[in-house]
Amino acid sequence: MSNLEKPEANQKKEIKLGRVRLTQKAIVAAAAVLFARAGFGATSLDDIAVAMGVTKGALYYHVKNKEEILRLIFLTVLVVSEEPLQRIVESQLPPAQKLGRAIAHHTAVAADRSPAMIVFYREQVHLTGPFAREITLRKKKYERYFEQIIEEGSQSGTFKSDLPAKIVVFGLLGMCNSLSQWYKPDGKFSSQQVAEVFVKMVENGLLPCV
Amino acid sequence: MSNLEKPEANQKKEIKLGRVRLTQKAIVAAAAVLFARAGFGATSLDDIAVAMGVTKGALYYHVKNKEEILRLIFLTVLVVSEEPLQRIVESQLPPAQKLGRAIAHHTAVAADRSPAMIVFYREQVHLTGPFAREITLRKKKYERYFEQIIEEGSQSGTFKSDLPAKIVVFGLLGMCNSLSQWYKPDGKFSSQQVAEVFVKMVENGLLPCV
DNA sequence: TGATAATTTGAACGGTTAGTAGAAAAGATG
DNA sequence: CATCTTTTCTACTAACCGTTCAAATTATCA
Repeated sequence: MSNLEKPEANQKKEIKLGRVRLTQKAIVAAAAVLFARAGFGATSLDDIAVAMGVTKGALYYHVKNKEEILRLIFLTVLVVSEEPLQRIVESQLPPAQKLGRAIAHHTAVAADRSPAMIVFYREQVHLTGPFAREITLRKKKYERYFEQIIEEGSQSGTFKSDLPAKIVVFGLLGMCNSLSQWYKPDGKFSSQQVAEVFVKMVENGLLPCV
Repeated sequence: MSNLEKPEANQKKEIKLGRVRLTQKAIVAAAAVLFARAGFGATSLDDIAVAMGVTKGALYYHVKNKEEILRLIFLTVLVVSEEPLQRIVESQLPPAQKLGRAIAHHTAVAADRSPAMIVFYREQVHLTGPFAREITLRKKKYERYFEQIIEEGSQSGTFKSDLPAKIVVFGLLGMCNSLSQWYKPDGKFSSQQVAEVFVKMVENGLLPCV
């Protein structure tokens, strides 16, 4: 009797991706979109298969299991994030410039890879085993890079030194990460423009210098 | 054969909550902790029941279904967030003070209610029907309050007027929200101290005024 | 105490899912 | 064409999950 009221109709939009060649990369990309939209737990392998115009079994030829797909999403994010940041930190630029570029870099990643990025910052709980620990470590290392920039600037007098680097960095990253939640590539602002706003906010603040 | 390797052992720590009286409120509180830890989809009603020292069926006497628990978590967050912010916006304080208090308020909520807050910012995809839309609306309204403060300050010359209010607000909220991810109440800083850092960052920036 | 109401249990159900196996199909090679 | 490799499909399973419900237990208070 109570089963007659349909459970809010299946929200899942059919987003067939026009039968791209089935590769690990394509699976990971498609899965990222679906995971971002509905969450890792609520997305079945069937959902992914249907979205790609194949069947579940086909996926298993290219991928070990569901969690591996998630692992690969995390890896793609790290691959595009880590190395450029490291180069910025190790460059000979003055600290203020380093910070500006680091923010621009991170903002760009958050904007351009938003499905993967949303998954990256929301679904880490579904990773298990050593890989989960590895991700935590690499995340920490990534934060450390930002801290280094802040500390270097504080010591050289470029930045104010009364603000704890750790908190500043958390604030900064939180600011940039929020992009993946609201940024639309076809909107009013490019990711560079957003980054510029953030940089200005962080460098000079909202109050005019008096 | 391959089933012999245990699947990474069940990570779920047993966190019996010492048999508190079973009420809707208690269920919501316990669920928030579990949802924050493992995600809505990966947390079963059994998990919640076991954590509270009762059986699954007992929960259904106090709660209509799993999604209602999630709805209640969202409501508790809104209840403690909305009204104080509205009071700040409608007060007669100068814009800079309004902003400071708004940041302090939001930071405090993110710090004090971190399980619920993590759920609030991560599990919205699992809400369906009219309630999902209501939450989206109320979230937007909450952001509008911040925007109003920024705009008021820009017009009166208190804040720089060359930064788009929307982006500034997203940045601000992203900054504060990140707290729920890393803040530990027993750590080095109180939530007020963190808020102070954020306020200084946002008001004057990291570069010394020259 | 005993009647009544409130609360909890435990089992069962219908449905879904990750993962497996094997046959079929398609494609390459020579 | 014949053989081998790669890719996909169908069908199945064992487990789990949200939900329901009648029965059992516990609390309330006349």
